[in-house]
Amino acid sequence: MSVTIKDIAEKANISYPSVSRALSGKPGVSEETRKKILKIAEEMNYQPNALARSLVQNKSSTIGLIIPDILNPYFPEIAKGVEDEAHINELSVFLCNSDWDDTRERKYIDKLLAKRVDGIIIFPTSKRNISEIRRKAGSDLPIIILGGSYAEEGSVSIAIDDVLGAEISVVHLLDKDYRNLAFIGGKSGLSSVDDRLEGFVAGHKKFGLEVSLEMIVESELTFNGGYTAMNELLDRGGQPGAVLAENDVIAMGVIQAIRTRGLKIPEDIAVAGFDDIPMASMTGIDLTTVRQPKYEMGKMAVLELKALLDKEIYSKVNKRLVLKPELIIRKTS
Amino acid sequence: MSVTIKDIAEKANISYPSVSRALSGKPGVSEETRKKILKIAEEMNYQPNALARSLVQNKSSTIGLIIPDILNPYFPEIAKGVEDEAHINELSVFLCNSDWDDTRERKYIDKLLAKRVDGIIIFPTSKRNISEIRRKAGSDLPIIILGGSYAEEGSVSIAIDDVLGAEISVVHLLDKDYRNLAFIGGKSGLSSVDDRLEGFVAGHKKFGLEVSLEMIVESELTFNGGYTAMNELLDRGGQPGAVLAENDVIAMGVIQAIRTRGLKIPEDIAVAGFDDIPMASMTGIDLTTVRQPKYEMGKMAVLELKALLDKEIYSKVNKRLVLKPELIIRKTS
DNA sequence: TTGAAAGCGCTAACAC
DNA sequence: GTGTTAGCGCTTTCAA
Repeated sequence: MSVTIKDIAEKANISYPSVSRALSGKPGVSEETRKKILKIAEEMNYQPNALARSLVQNKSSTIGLIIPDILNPYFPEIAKGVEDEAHINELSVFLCNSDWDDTRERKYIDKLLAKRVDGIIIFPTSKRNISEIRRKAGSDLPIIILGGSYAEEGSVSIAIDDVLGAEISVVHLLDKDYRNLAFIGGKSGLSSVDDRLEGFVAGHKKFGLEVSLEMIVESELTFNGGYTAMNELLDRGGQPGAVLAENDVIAMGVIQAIRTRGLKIPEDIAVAGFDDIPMASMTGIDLTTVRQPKYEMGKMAVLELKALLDKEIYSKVNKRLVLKPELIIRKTS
Repeated sequence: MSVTIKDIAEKANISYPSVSRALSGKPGVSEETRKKILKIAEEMNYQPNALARSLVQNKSSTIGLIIPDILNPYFPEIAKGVEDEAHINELSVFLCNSDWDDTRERKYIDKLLAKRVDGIIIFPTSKRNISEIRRKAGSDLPIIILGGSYAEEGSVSIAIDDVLGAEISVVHLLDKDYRNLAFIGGKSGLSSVDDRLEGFVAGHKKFGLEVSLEMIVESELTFNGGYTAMNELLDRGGQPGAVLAENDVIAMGVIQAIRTRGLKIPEDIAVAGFDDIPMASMTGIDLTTVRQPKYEMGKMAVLELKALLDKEIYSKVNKRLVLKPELIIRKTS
């Protein structure tokens, strides 16, 4: 059993509320007794019990981070931003990996709510679960939504302009005279997929071009997803002039599929991605992509969360932070 | 304020301990009342308070995961293993990113202890902090140490045989007639660095070769670290025949440095890494490397933790799980 | 400055 | 099967 403030109080011949005051730096104890108590606590190897403290204070100094795929380098970057900023603000973070699974995501939400987190930062798997959280959480929990245009009453959302991002990418490709572009992305229903597809179409429109439906391919949002989708596309005989992938990891799979067939990038097929994950800039890859300020987004998320917590406005807010995407042109286009 | 079991009890005209029994599936309530209570709980949008429960049960169903660098793809893979297995076992995980910083690591340990985690899984920044945790944690906290040969009383360690891994890699390079090998790794004091260096020397010995000290270069354990270290080595004029990098991320930096100078891999310089992160197998990279079962290691860590928890042996244990490394030969050697 | 008392939301032991 | 009581470790009134 671990040491409690009562144990310390006994040893110091003082009441335990005084020990509490001394340890948490509150006024109401003389400097003398405070020092004495601090010393005894140290000697006894006292570890405060944050659970008990949270229970009475009704705040846990803990936040939940729900991301869909920690293996996609995009998310660790966000996670690091979250973690760094949380650490600065003395918050602990629960890591939840939803695996793009709706049900699992909901389970995590329940868990986090039970653990009485002070707020939730979520990169949602679908639009549906968002209102679900808001409902379950009641009105007193800050929710920060990452990476998508989710306008939900009672939350702050942070994302780049996905439509614009895809559009400038497509315009760049068409400018360079690539034609017959393909879009390889995830299932409809995910905000980023829908928005980027919208930008894909918008970019074409600027050139007076139509998008053909066969050139829009659904895939898992992973390396293998991109690899498989690209192979299917090529098997079908429809060789595109360029491919816009919904994210960089998919783009990597696309590149792998193209190269495995002995085709050259960008001579035979150009490729562009989304996110600008670290490996995109590697020699040997050199992927053209739309950069997102991932680390900063993670930091912002915690900062916004803190702001809500301080102001205690929680659910009355409905703020959308839209960041500017930046096209990074490299050798694959 | 949120709904409590007392609120439910009131509404159901029953005592609140009965509500507790009903909700946690314990015997002592009739099926009838249980159903009734479950229904009311649902209606009132009841969220159990895990903090209160943890306080009385003296267990939090929460574990801490301390890793040094979530941006290195090696660690997300481990984290995913941990997270998946934790999720299966109804455990939540606190993510802590130590950034290879001793002090920060110690802060996290204190935080986790305060939050009364049921156990800690740590990839330590140095050998020193290990005994520190054991001391602070007292005798009743399971500690699982990842990625290094840390024999510490009262813990389970899980790692591949780093010495052997480096040795088979060096033997492979020497077999292929590469000579004048360089080792680029982190600071001494980190178990994996020391052990891999030992294997580096051992491999040479098998060929009756000596290692020259100028060929052992210290670097940050990152892409930039590898990039900088390799450039320094080349600037010095000492062009190695091959480079063994302490990990794949460093190897990527090394590759970048070599290619930026217009040198060819493996014709001019061969490169081998450690870990087998996903991008190592990308066309355009094709890195020869020593594979670690990262995901499995993460899962094992939780499983071992659970086992300690169930047996309540905690600190009396001293178990070392040494896994077999596997050399994956690709085009960089 | 200090102590006494209450209570955060829950579980567990015991009595009925 | 159900209610009563106590208590987990802490903070926070309120008196002294």
